[in-house]
Amino acid sequence: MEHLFITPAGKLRDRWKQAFPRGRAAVQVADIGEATSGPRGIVWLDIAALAPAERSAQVQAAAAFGWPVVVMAATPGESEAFQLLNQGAMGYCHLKAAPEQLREIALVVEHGGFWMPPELMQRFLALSTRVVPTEAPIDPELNELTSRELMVAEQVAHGASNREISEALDITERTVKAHLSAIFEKLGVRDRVQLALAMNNIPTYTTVN
Amino acid sequence: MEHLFITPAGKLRDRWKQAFPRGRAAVQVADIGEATSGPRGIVWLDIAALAPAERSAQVQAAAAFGWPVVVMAATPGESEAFQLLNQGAMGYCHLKAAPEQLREIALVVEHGGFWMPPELMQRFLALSTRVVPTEAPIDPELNELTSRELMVAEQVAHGASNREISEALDITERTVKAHLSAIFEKLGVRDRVQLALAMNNIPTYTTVN
DNA sequence: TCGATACCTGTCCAAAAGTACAATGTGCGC
DNA sequence: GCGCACATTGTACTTTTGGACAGGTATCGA
Repeated sequence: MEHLFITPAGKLRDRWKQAFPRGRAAVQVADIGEATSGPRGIVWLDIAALAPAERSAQVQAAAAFGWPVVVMAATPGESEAFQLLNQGAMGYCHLKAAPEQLREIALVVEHGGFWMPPELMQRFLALSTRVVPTEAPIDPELNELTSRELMVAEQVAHGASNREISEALDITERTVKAHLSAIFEKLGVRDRVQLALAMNNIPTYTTVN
Repeated sequence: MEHLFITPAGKLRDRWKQAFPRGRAAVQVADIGEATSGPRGIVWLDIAALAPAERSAQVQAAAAFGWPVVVMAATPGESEAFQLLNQGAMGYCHLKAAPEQLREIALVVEHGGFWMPPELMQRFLALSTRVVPTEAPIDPELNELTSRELMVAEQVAHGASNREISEALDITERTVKAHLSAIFEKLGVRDRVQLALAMNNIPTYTTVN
C-alpha cells in the first residue's frame, strides 16, 4: 500500500511520516504523473492552501489517478465536504488528524469504505433521508404506488432496463411491464424516461397528460 | 473482534462461518442480551425476512447494543438503505456478499468507516449535494458533443421523444436517431434513459463512469 | 364467504427506439 | 484544392417498450 501526500506545506510531512514512514510527497496533483499500474495506494490531498474554486478541480484530478482520495481540510465544513466527496473523494478529514487516526482512515478507505468525522457522518445521514424517496416521499403521488411498484420505479430511476429490473426483483419481464403501466397511470407520466426524471424530481416538458 | 449474526435463515450461516469462523449467531435482536463490556464487535443484521415496517425498529434495537451494525438485504434498494443507515447502521450490503467482501466490510466498519455498495455510495453523494448549495459541476464530457448533438441531448434530458425532438429541431426522426447514437457513444451511456439522467447529473447503476 | 386489492403471468400486437450500412451536401483549415 | 468533421437523410433490420385482453394466486377485511 503506497501513500502519496500532496501538499505545498512541508511542515505537515513530519506527522505523515509518523503514520506512514514510507509515504511519498508531492506539491501538486500534476506532479504525481501517470498512474503506476503496480500496487494500489491512497492519495492524501491537502486542500487548505488551495483557492476554494480550485479545490473541486484538484480533487477530480487526484481521483483520476485511480487511487482512493482522502481530502484533508484545515476547517472541515459541511457543504465543502459533500461537494468534494461528490467529486470522487472517499475520505474527508482534518489536516491535523493524529497519525493513529490517519492509519484508521487508511484501513477504511483501502477496503472500499468511506470515512468522515462522526459529526459529519451523522449530518450526512440525516440529510440523505430528505432527498431520497422514503416512507414519507417528497412527491405525494409516490404514496399511490404499491411497495412493489415503488421498487420498479426506483430501478427505472437509475436507468435500468426491463430485463434488468426483472432480474433484480426476480420476476418476469411481463410483470415488470404490468407494474410500469400501473406506475405511468398513477404518476401521470407517459414513458420510462419521464418516470426516471420524475423520480429524481426533475420536471419534464410534457408531463401534463 | 466478535461477530454476531442475526438471522432466522440457517442456510446463510455457512457463508459467514467462512468469513468469520468464530462468529456467533442469533435469531432475533432480542436474543443478543446485554452488551458485553468486553471486546468490541460487529452486529450483522439480516433483514430479508422482516416485514418492511419492522426493519427500521430492528436496526435501531441492534444499534442500541453498542456495536456497529451492518444491515444485510436481499434486494438492496436505495430508499431502504438510506432509511436504515439513518437508524444507526454503519454498513449496508447484499445478503449474499462473498466472504472476502464481508471481511473487507468488517475492516471498514471496525475502524469507524462506513460501507455500502459503490453504486449506492455514488448515488448517495450525488443526492447529498442537492441539499447543500454548490455550483453545479458541468460534466466535462459534454464538451465532446457537437452543438447539434447537444441540442438533441438537452431535449432528451427533458423527456422528449424522438418525434418531438425532430419537430423541435425541424429535422427527420432518422437524423435524431443518428445524433443519439453518436451521443450514446461519446457519453458512454446505452439508452435515452441513462442519457436523461446523465444530463441531470444523476448517476446510474449501470454506467461505469 | 365474498369482494377488493395486490401480485404475478401469458399471448398477441403495435409503436418506439436503436443499429448497420450507405450516401449527399456544407463549411473550414491547411 | 483536398481532407475532414459535421449535419442530414435513406433503407432495412433487431430489440425494446408499452398496451390490450385474459387470466391465475394470495391476502385481508367486511
